[in-house]
Amino acid sequence: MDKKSPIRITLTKREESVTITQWVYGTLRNAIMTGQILPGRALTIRELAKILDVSPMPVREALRQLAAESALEIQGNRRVMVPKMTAMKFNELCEARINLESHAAARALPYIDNERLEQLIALDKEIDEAQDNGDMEQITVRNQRFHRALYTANPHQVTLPLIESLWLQLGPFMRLANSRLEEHYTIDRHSEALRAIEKKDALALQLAVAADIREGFAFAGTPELLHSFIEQSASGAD
Amino acid sequence: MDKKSPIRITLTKREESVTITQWVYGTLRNAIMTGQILPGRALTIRELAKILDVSPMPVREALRQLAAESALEIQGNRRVMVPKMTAMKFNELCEARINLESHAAARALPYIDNERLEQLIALDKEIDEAQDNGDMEQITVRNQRFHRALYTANPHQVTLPLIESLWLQLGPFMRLANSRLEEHYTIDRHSEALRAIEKKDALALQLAVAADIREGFAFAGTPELLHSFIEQSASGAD
DNA sequence: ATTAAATTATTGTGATCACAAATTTAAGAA
DNA sequence: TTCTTAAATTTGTGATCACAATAATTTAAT
Repeated sequence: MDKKSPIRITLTKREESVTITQWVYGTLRNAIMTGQILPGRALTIRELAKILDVSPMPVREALRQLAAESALEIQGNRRVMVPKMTAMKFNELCEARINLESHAAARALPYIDNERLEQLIALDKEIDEAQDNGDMEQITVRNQRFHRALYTANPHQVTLPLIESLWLQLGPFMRLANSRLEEHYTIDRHSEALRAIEKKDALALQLAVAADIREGFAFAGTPELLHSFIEQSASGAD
Repeated sequence: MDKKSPIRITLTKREESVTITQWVYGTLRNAIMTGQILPGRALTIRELAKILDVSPMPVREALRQLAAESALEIQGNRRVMVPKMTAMKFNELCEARINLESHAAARALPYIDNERLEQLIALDKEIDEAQDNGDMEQITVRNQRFHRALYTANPHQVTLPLIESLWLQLGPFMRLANSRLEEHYTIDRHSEALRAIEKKDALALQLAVAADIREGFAFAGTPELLHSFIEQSASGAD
């Protein structure tokens, strides 16, 4: 019957001084990141405009921006959708994350002063709290905040936009990953990273970051589990 | 007097089936890549629209897309410009390229079949020809074509958009780099890469790619030379 | 009942307009 | 001249409209 599954997007109040386009961009980005839009689901400008209660124009701009970040895919038909995931692509995205983020971490290390270190410690603490609460979305958000704070210590940093693009592409599936996170998080890689920072040990830091990322997706180690997850999130749309 | 330096952009005929927005995007992208737009120069939608002889709408969309790729920078004033370069940022971009591209090369290696290898050999030959001609822009284009062909051998490849973003950011300065290229290109790193591919030696391939990139910017090794280049291209605009 | 063709509806693209914010220019005062 | 202020211009944002292309639906024919 309803070929088009309904889309439910969390709406937040738009602050003044934020343009409508920016607000739409942030809203859609968050919706994608938290898996509110099914991969493969065709998105139309007018439909989203109605859902978000704005004119088509800001939606148009936001969609183009998200497509440029590989968060959305523009098909030949000019139709826009959340890209579908495959096991192989998932793997490539993870490996790209590991490569880029351990690079960014090592490049940031020389710039981490005491203030930044304390900030990182505080953020790590917040993650632990979220871990206790069991709020998956909160865990993801704070995890990203920790990584961002680490990489941006480097004032000449150029990789964060690239890293964020990878996060966006993995976003819809991170939620699934985190739902299995507790079982696998035996070792706290963040405190391992913090110790490496204190020692100014670049290699140890890289290893900690790499392990942190890899273990976040440890569940995906078994191909059949990964596959079932992807299938699950791909169903309902073509 | 003329605070706004005139912008001269190479215009190519728009093919049918290519939307105006796409054409504008490609035109501006090429202009940035070849350093036709000075870093720091403020760009306005209407001005570009007049230069390109299109309505403001496609320009608007193209600018937003380029900004999302870090090819352009949107300032707080909502003004758009080609980002300014610093020696440190230049260095970060190079290191990011080396890291990402050697990663992409290693990940592509298992997928390179004979057909692809022959394609790479042919592309390398074309580079040599361009090298003899001394046409800097042609060298850059064919160089990129070679690298792209290498990385896209991997059908699940996800890093090319990130790499292209780095190319775009370095674009305005690659031209300058290549102008000193002949003096430094003593070793042909491409044939070194090709040999590594034949041997299926991932590490050797990574080293060849890394050396290729690094030597392309070898001139930048001396900070004062790099600085003078950046200053040169930064002058004339604020 | 199935497929093919014709019709209708919907969509992205691009143009144009209105308006508030920002910038530039002009004018005035020290 | 040099700084401050006011007017005029330009700019990005967002809304609305027209239109060709695409998709969905209905109709007709086998």
